[in-house]
Amino acid sequence: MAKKTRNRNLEKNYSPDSIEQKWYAKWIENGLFNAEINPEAKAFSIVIPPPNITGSLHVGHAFDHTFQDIMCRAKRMQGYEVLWLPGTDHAGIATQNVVEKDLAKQNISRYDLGREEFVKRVWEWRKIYGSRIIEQMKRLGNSCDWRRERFTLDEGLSRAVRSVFVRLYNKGLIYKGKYIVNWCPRCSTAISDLEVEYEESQGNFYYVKYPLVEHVENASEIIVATTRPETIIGDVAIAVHPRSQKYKHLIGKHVRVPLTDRVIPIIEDNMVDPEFGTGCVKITPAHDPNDFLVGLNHNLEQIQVIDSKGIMNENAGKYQGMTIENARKKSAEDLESLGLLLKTEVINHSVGHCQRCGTTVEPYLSEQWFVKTKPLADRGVQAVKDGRIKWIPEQWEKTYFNWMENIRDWCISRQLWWGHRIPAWTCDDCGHITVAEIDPTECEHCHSSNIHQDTDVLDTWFSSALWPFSTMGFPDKTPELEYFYPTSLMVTGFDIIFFWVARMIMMGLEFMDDVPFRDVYIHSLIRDEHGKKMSKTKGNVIDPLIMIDKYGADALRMTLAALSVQGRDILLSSTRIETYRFFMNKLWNAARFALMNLDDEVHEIKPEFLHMHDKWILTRTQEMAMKIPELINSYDIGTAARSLYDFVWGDICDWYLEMSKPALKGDEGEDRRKTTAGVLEHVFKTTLTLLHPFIPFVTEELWTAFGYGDEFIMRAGFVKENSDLKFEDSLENMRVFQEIVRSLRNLRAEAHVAPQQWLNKAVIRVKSASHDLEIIRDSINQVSNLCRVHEILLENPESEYTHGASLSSVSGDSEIKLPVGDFLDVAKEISRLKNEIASIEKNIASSQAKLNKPSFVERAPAEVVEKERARVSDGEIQAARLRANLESLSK
RNA sequence: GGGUGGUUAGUUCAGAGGUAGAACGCUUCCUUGACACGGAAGAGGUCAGAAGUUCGAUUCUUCUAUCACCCA
Repeated sequence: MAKKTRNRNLEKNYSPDSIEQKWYAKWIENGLFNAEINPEAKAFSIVIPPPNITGSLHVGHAFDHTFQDIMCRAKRMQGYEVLWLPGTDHAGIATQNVVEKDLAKQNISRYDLGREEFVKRVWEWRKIYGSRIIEQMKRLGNSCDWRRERFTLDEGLSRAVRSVFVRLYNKGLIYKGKYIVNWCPRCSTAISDLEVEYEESQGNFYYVKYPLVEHVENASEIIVATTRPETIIGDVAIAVHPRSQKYKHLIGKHVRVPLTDRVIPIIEDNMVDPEFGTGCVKITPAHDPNDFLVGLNHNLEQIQVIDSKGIMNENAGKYQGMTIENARKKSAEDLESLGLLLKTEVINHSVGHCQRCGTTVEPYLSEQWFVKTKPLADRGVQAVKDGRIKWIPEQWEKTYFNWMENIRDWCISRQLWWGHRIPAWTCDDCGHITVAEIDPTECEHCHSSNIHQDTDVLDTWFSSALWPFSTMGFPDKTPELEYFYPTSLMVTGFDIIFFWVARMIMMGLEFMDDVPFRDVYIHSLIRDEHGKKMSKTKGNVIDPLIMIDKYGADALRMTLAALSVQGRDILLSSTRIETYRFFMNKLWNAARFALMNLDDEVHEIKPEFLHMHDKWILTRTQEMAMKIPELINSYDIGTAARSLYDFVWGDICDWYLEMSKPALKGDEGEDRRKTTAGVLEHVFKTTLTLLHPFIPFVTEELWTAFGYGDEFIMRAGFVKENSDLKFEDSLENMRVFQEIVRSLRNLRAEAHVAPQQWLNKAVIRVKSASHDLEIIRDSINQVSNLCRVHEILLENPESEYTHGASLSSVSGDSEIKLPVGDFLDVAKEISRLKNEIASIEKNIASSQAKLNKPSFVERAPAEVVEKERARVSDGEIQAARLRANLESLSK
């Protein structure tokens, strides 16, 4: 007989703090999260979407990571060799901003330090603060292989970035050129289309008169509407739609640009929307992306009037030195005083802001590096169409296709110092650009040694895009890549689909010739309890670390898991987390109860000693053992978590534990005690393993308390299904039983009997032909136990009722009566019975109405028709009984 | 302008072609020998509106209203 050392002295309440820290340390110490190349096992791998080093763990990460951790732990328990690869990204702009802000406090700018020294300072900052988020992940319980932690700017990943850059360049997929890009004047760098956030805001629409130079009948000017009068001095043309009736006759004529002496042509271009504004537009190629294209098509001059800091430059004449806002105001005033401002209208238009700092983004003409994305995107689309990558939920496919099919070239250069410096050297003698993985010493074209490296760095997302394979040793062909690539799953929020997922797919296909991950799970975003986006300025942020301090990591994890549903916002509040903290305590106490009632022996479950409720809980446990891994494998974490919650609280605690008490106390003899102990142990052992991926800390602690501590619960794996422990009819039997207990308890409450008070007798009248009779007879002691009634009398409904004034109710085939003697409140009981009868009659009527329709009886499935018939007949019997009771009361 | 998702109890959300569920909140009762971080019993819903498919729609289809997000 197996023996276990049980801990029968658990604290009365569960307190997570010390337990969580203890177990996390032990897991690490024993290498539980270490992934090895293991040809014996199937691989399951996830690379973490790398959080940025300036961040601290917010609830969005917590959600994302909980999901991944559940998957990883569950897969380990199913025998997979699991790699969860962690790391961080260097967050070019954000990190540089943080360090610059720090320096600014000492009145130092990065230019004072120089590039080399500044970058050194950022590395120092990174050493001190950059792993903060890693430590926070550990508190959440993340089962990452920390030995493999990577950073986008570490040596290996930098090598990968260089290799990729060179290969793309040589293939003609990276090019350099002077284009309009999104420019953040505050960060003083270009940013990509994705890093611009548009927001509706109110602005002025200025209607400006451009005087015609040539003499035209009935016209001395052309009216142009613009939101940006400060760029007028950079105008090089007026464009009208070729088929515009209004302006056709003016094409080829010229106007004088207000505020200047310049004369510019009126041109035709299809880009112009004849319905918008006045039907013609001014063309400022250096300060508007659309105008830029028009300018290229018509070979127009590009006059820059705003500099990289958002200040009007030397081409801006009298406005030089002004900010954009001031120049806008001043030029509008000047137009007005010159009589060239026809009117001003207030309009709503969307204005782009820098994702990092919120500054209004300027279209800015400058020399930048771009990735030609179209060929890469085509393969990415194909991979999803082929089913090589699966999106969950599927709907996100559409979003992905839509973006990929309309993709624009990606501006990858940033005018920063913190990041991967672009591996391109320009020759001062011949002007040739040398792009190389290893720093060159001479121009590859003319062999001059007068070369200088490009000062720009690469977009951080350029390195993130390589993450699924750069972290495993690319560009080398490593055993890791061989075994773990493609990864199994990418888990992230929909806000990051384009930044990460799409670009990882493109790069993976290009450089590994295979997809970076098989499945992409897109989850919802977490919002506050009112559905508002969490933000520090609003003060509605739920800090996961504070939640962990307050409620424990398991409670937070279980909350996030249970709330996880596909394709919806998730509203989170701390009271919700509290609910799951209560669940931890419930589980703890249930286990505590079990332990107090178990001896050190592991008892065999002997079928001949099983009662109905034992069979029921064993069957339910088997159902869970089947269902939970299936749900996890199909990523339905929410249903899995909620099912476990209901199972533990509803089935185990509310029913089974209560029903097991008499046997455990020895009231039913030694065989019953032992078998019940065996059942209890089996139920807990199974349930703890099923719960473990969700709430690893408390389950490990309880696992040990039950005496299984010589093996970690995760290594033990899920308890295997056992069909010997399934008793199909126990589910229906239990349901009938529960109904009867509820009915009787309801009568107690109606009679205002205090819950703890024992009653002498109750009567259940059920005809001998009913199967219900058997169920009740077998479990009659349990009815007595759960309803606190000393004696339950079973009677034939035909027999005379001799127990005096009673409350009555019906449940299934049974009539339940609670004798109350003189305490009966007749009027109240009459009204209660009338209500119950009315509700039964209503149900009968609705079923009868269905049955009266021939089409229903003919076309509905036979079992459905049968069900309705049963409802009518059962209902009629029940109503009849209640009416009889009502009559006897009314006498 | 294009697209996507939502609209179910007071609140936040699950759910399913065959008489609607949970949590929190609410009402009544109870410190009962695992748990008051608890237990028992309750109240509370024309499942946004309209039309269609169907024997049957809250569930599927279409339209409308409305809210949210994404793209331009």
